[in-house]
Amino acid sequence: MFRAAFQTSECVCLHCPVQKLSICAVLHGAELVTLSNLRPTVHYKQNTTLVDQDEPAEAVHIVTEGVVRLHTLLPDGRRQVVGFALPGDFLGYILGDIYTCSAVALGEVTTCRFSRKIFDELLDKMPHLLRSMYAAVARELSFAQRHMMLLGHYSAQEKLTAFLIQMHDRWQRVNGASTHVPLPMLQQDIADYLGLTVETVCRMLRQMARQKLVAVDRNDVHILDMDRLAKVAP
Amino acid sequence: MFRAAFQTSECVCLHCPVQKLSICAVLHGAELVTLSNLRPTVHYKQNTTLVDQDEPAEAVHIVTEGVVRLHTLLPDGRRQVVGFALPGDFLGYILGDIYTCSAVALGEVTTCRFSRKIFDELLDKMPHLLRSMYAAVARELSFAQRHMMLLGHYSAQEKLTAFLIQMHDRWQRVNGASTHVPLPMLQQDIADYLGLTVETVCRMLRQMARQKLVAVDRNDVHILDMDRLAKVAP
DNA sequence: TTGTTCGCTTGACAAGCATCAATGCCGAGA
DNA sequence: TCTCGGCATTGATGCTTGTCAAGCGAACAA
Repeated sequence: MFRAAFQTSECVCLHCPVQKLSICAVLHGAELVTLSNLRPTVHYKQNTTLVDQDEPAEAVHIVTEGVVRLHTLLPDGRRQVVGFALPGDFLGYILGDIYTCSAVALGEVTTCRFSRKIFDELLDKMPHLLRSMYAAVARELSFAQRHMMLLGHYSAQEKLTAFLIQMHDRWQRVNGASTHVPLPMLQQDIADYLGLTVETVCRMLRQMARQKLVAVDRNDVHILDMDRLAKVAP
Repeated sequence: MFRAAFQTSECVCLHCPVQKLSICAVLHGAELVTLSNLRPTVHYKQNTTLVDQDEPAEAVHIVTEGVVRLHTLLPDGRRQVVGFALPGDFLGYILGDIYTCSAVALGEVTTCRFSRKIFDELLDKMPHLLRSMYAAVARELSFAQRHMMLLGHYSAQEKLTAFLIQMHDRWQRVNGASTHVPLPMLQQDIADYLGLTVETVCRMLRQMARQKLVAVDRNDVHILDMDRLAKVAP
């Protein structure tokens, strides 16, 4: 009984809620135990920084709970949110010496944190993990290219619609199907993600609410009519 | 004499102008011979298609000569140019079953073409090549994230300036330092890359020419004052 | 409770860039 | 040589979205 409980706390990976969603999906039992023994679990409070742009890149993360905002800053203060990491997502693909963007917890966040050195050794020991990482970063690139289309050519309304559908689909992978879409970020974050201003984000959301496409809560959106919504997005 | 000539034509990689610039930089002699024996060299005429969006992904390319435009199309005809591949650049990072964008030759183009199957086998045989591929796609992702900042937050003038400096730096890697920046793409391509219209691209280029920042030729730009130019871009 | 703060909301106005339309220019082909 | 077609250029106009300003409302602490 005690022993079982001990083993349970030993191998966190076997109880990890996102193991099957993350790059760890390709790892088998023994490898997961190896990972667990590194005791990688770390907690972050709301608005704390996981990684800091322009600082030496020392670690990678796999988000297991909560949502993380990724953004880059210009010297003049303009900010581009390059993405939101949901449970199962990986942080630190870019293996340069310096982080190219900052990561901030949008609420309570838990991650598995590995030092770059340790993670590099894992990649050497587990070639299929490297393959899995390659596949993941390539998917990320594909996603980035679709986001370029959004930023370069969508109208404000199309941007908001595409964003909501995207978040809906991503949460579906994590939580299962639901019309309920958590949006733990600020409207300012959404604006900087979509290349808009807060005011425009707000106006578009209200417009969509007036048209009964969605219902807007404090930090969630309920999708009321996915069919009509999908017709707005290209 | 004949034998030497024969060997020369045998191993194209040893005379490849971009071997040191591409993912092949990590390969040693014997591996280059293996690659050469696959006889991968392919030529494309101007405006021919290397890969077609939404078609089965059957091959990857390394550009050895010329420039390739990468773009995605929406059903309604809007087009986002997601990048330009210069000599040394890799096409086909995204290992899904379907190409997510099209690639078109902007002039005469030569590439090394490998079927996905063959390339996969190469990756298995050469783990350091997989590492190199990972590093390359991660760099590409970082580049894409900086482009998001441009698309989302730069003014038209900043977009054009950043584009010219970017192309200048990229050509420098290939051809060495020069104020001469080849632009083999149409202004429409530049517009779709930067999220602008042709008219705005044209106006901004002429404005920069009036300010003696650059001299605009048919298909090239000469940078006249890099210092002042760099001050315009964030 | 009351005050304060932070984020959201709304309106008036302005600006940057898109749109539309016309013209110019250059190269390819008859 | 001439013509045609594709691309670049320029101007006039208008719309979408940004900017600025003010008010609202919930959360939180005193």
